[in-house]
Amino acid sequence: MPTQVTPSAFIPDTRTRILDLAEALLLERGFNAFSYQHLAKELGVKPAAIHYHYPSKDDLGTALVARQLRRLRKWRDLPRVADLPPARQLEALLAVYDEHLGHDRRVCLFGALAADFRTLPAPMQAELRTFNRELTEWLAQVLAVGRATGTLRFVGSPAAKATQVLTTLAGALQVARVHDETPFQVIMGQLRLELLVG
Amino acid sequence: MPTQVTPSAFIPDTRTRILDLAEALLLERGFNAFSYQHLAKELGVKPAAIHYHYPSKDDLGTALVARQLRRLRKWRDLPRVADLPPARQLEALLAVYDEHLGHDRRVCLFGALAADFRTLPAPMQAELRTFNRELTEWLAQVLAVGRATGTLRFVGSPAAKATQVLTTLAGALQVARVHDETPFQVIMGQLRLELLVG
DNA sequence: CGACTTACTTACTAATTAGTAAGTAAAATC
DNA sequence: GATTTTACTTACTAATTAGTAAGTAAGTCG
Repeated sequence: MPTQVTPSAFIPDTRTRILDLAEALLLERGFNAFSYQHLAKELGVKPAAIHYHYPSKDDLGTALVARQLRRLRKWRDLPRVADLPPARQLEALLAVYDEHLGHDRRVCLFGALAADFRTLPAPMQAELRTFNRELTEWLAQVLAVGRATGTLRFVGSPAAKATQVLTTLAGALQVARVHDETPFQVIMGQLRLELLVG
Repeated sequence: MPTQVTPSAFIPDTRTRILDLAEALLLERGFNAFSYQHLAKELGVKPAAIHYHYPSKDDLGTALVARQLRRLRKWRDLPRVADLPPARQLEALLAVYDEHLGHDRRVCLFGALAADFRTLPAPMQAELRTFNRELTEWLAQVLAVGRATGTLRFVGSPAAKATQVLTTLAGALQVARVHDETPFQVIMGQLRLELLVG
């Protein structure tokens, strides 16, 4: 078993560096906007090294979405998130999208892949569906509790509102990409205005 | 000047057929998911014929967005749209997105291009920005009049609400692509529930 | 009729793509 | 210390890409 000693200046292994770079390029430029050659050049390795870790681009893409799904589950179950009151949980979610914006206006994973969805390998499609479903279920629960406890307000079912809000958030990052940060901030303000009580 | 006689079985000229096919492929599979070879094969011409009409893919893409902008302006100014009361104008807008859904779940132009925006040629970016800006301005006006006349309701500014609603609609078509028509219908229901009075 | 224009095709190039097969140096394991 | 495994590199292929240049047949026009 190889021992992962964490050095003070932590440099992840190549496998992770590939995934990190691919993710950055995916969220900044789109899935078809990078090749194994791009990744290799930027990482200072040969393209075949990428194929060694991720035999095909399908494998790489699937690993990318799978990791994001793991992150979602981890984040959602974090005490500092799970133990928050609903309104704060919603704020925590909005903060994640704010981070994306701050990170060179990256879109979210969903927004990056939705348009090209039909060209994606089946396992990647499946992972993305699961990701979106679990996130929506989580938000629906947050909204339900928030309305029951009087800290959040909305009409309609929590599930419907959750679907709508997440769709809006994904779209908001796309609009920021096309214009500037203004419409994103406008949409965030509108969501807060509508959802938060008082 | 060549006379365009409209035959009973109207077949557009090659120039238009290229644009139509490119648009269909763009909205169904994404901008990078088709090549001049694909277009040529499906149209029964050689790739160079496409280059004759649209020298580069950038030209083709720009023509695509430019046409959509012309369509928006035409639609918006149509008597059967411009003369409607605000609530009906909103319904007319929603009907357009419904049509997209019915058309093999095509995303809207904005949703198709937003993720890859940074990889698009500058003229295409500019046209898309104008497209989105004009559509948002139109909807903001509709919402403003609708609220003033008591047929539409929302909190916040008409401009902010228009940005939010259009972003949600673009996103709704993407979600339909990833899952099925259900979340789209859910979101549409939610929007109607929130915006329409009575 | 003759010149010109339109709408192509044929034939090509140079670059890039994903992916493979074989070799290798170092590290881990027995 | 020998063997195996890990993490690559070198060298390659076959396919696809956007794009170009030159030729051509049919129609338009003065």
